[in-house]
Amino acid sequence: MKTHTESEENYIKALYHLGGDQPVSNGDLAQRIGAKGSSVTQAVKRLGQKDLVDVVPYKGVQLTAEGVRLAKAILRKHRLWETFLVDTLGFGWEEVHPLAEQLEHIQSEELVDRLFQFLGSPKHDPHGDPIPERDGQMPPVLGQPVGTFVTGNEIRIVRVEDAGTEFFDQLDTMNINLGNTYMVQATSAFDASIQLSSTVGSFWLSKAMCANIYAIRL
Amino acid sequence: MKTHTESEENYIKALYHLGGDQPVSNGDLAQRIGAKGSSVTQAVKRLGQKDLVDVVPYKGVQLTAEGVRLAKAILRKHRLWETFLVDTLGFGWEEVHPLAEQLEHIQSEELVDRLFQFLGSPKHDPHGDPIPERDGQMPPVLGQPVGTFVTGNEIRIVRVEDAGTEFFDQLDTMNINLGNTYMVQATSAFDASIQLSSTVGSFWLSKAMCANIYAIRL
DNA sequence: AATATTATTTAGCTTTGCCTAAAATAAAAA
DNA sequence: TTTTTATTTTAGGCAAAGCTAAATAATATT
Repeated sequence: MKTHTESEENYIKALYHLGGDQPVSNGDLAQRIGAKGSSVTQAVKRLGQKDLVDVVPYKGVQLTAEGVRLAKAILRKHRLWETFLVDTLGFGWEEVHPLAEQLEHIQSEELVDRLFQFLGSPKHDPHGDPIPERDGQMPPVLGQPVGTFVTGNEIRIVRVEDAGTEFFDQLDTMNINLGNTYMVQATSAFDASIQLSSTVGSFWLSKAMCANIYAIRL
Repeated sequence: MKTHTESEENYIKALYHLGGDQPVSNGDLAQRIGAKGSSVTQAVKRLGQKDLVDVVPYKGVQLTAEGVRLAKAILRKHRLWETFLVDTLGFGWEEVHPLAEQLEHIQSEELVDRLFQFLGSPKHDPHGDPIPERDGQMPPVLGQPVGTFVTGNEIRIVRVEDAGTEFFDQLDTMNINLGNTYMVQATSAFDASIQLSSTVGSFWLSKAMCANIYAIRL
């Protein structure tokens, strides 16, 4: 069980986010990490020496099997900590991301296992994102964008994209939460917004909101 | 609220452990940190520039008021996390120290406050050590070494020193836990060991064990 | 196909934080 | 008080991670 620096883990995570096990360009990686291209070139060289990635100069970087394994382990920790912060400590879902970014680097298999058990072996985090299993298996990615449903569909919100503070604030003020159910009342041919109704009342959701909220049909 | 590196925080912690707000020698600090003297010289120079310590070359290093404040904040986090690991996740008290050393560096006032509340505002950690308050106040340090009691005293174990794995193993095999009460049956003039008895039976505690176990008289 | 633009890499510099070996200082012993 | 010993500091190196500026490769445009 080799140990890695926080920076290394951040690169692995970014690589997984951007391409899974597919190649990723230097530029995209640089943007995601928030560093200059030259720094990225060096960083991936180091990762290459540890066999976490395959590098083809001027072409792209790609996670190895071991790299993907590590990425999933980090993602598992991230999402378990988010679950802990929201479910156990009562944080709002909009505030937990930066905290989980710190906690995901804590090294201890045992801690992860115990946390997982304490939380009741969750399959999805508070945003509805799947939590990788211990062995790397991924639970299903839930739902489809609300924009894809049509008038008359009854739907339940099961997942939201991590699209930044303003998005979460909007969800809060509109009182939209995971588990809520709605009826699709109408869809606008003009601006692709959608009208939803519940027992409480009805409201319109903009195209941008629809794209970041996922639901299943009941 | 300035942010510090993990290394810096470790020096602050070591300084506080070794001397509180009193001067500490380069050598002692080096030993505690596990680095060479030359590395320590540099490190404290950096800390001095941040006004966390006062350095007198060839003489010693001393925490400033701000340094002490930071040390206590870290100690608070360390002991709250230990409490969480033992009370909430069910770890044994012998295994939590290295984990808490990682967790104590997580930066978030809010997280500490919520953790504190979730744990029921504890005053002492699982080893019986006082958890600094938010404002830096210290709850009382509990008990005195078992070796200081005399025949006939009824005592309750309230604290144990963090004296390494073997010590904790010994506590486990002897079934000694915080909260246990005993009667001092006899004290040996030969090897300074002590005989304790409970409802279950009686046993002898070596001088070394006595020195690391603290109790109060009932 | 030649040139211009964009992306990537190299080269060289900075800081943190550790190291070893040598020089300087303080403390202890003679 | 001088000498010896122990401690501390300087000097110079190394690796991780970032940066800027210059060089090179890949793509796009004329």
